[in-house]
Amino acid sequence: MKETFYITTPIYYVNDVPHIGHAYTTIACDALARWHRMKGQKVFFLTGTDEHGEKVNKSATQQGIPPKELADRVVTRFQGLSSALTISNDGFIRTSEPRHYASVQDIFRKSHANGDIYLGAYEGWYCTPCESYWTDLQLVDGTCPDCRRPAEKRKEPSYFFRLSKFQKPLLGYYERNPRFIRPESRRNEVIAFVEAGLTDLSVSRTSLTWGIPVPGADGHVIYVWYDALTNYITGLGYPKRTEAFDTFWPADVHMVGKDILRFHAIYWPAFLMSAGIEPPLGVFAHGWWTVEGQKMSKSLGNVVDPYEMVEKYGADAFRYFLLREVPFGKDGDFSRKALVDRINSDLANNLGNLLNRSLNMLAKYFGSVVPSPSAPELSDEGLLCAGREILPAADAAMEEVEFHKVLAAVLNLSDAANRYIDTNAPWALAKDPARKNRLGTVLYHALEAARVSVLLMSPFIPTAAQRMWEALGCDGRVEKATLSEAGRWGGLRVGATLPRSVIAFPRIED
RNA sequence: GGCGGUGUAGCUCAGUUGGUGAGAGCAUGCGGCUCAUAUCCGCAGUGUCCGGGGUUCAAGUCCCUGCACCGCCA
Repeated sequence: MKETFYITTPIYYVNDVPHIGHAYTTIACDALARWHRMKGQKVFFLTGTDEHGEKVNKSATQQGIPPKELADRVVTRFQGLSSALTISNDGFIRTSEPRHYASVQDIFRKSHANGDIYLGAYEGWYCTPCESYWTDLQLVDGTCPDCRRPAEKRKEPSYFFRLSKFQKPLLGYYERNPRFIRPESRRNEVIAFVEAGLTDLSVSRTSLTWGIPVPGADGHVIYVWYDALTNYITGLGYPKRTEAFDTFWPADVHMVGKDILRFHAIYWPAFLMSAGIEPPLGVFAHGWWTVEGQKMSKSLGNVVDPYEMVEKYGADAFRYFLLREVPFGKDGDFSRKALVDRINSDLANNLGNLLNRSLNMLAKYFGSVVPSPSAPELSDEGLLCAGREILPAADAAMEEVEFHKVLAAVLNLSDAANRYIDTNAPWALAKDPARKNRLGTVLYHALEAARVSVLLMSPFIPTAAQRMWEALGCDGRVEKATLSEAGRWGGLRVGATLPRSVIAFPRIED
């Protein structure tokens, strides 16, 4: 097993308002980061914000403040996501930070020195009021797609990155690293795109003011992707040769929405190759959410606010739903009904109730003290077998970033435990004093199934998992547990006194 | 227009290299238990496995074709 794991979210544009898409990417990264920590790996999990560009500049101008001041003000709505969604990021990068300027300018100089950056001219359709360029395709009847005013053809000097030169190196990299782009279908799309040929990329503008200056070229400011993508190495201390950089680079996974896969899978490795830095090991593109069957949009007013979801349903339930409902990588639909159904059937009725009914019986029949199990009987075998097989299965699914499979597997175990209880009917055993040992064994295994389930679920539902972990008499933070050790059957402490009832997930009534 | 993908129970989907009656979860109906958050367990389903043709002793699973939807590119 690799000893380290570096995972990133994209940096979010500060001018945007956080929505379910931001939450989704971040939560997925968090679950992965937590899982890998529990495997005993050293993990670095980075998120942050993209703060440059004309939109921010314009908003700031309208409010009569410098762009940096505006950024300082609005960055909090993204930083606040971490605590609201119980995100365990190790770093938060803002592209307006001095360390990032140093990083971008350094990588730019290296590429320039290697002959991969040259001065040319950028030509496009310019909308003066919006201060932005559009391509032929973006124009709507010759007008700006934003404000619908006529755009004019305009030309300005610009530095270009020699992307065309990297067609072969990139294809070679994809070939040698079949898991670089996932899921597989996306990989094929990117390869097809690169095979069709690459054109050089404009990486600076003179019409930009709010951004990182091109070193040694007055008036030129670094444009969008060259600035934004570089955050992934800045976050580790680049251009300094920090311990963090040496330890964690190249990144294991850049998690992205499918809309920005191309930039991460093509531009970014090319920039790095040019500067003599290793490309990342993986880029994973996930799908998008519709809301109640419709595309999410401001005009429809159906934008899902993560803060509101957390307030209504709690971070755990929201996290669980997003990662359980849809195979990761595919699009999904977010609806209140689906969310409530998931919470009630999986979390409340299945896992939550398993714990609660077991605790109740433990209180009733053993004064809440965990009994020592006797040798397993035939009717224990199924559950014990499921318990032994779940960790390797879950870990394999996690390696493939198949959250829904991991969660389905855990719910399966919990489900098996509920059946196990019914089959062995502790309430019947309790009527016969001679069967006290057997009764204790059954309750022990039922609780143990809950413990293992909670352990494996903890990267997804950290807060509730901790509550349940403690209710099961386990010491310390569940997130500090090691999967391989704590995941072994029999970890439930004999003699521990447990609470008589714990409602970890209240049912949501309509 | 080019390339790729998908189409299986009401819904969301799983179906390994073609071979005993076609599955899971949720929703529905009926029955049971009582430890439990009116929770849990059992049973029952219905399915032209998108249409058509073909290969084969045998196809949801392979080949051809048509239709529908989706993705990437142009």
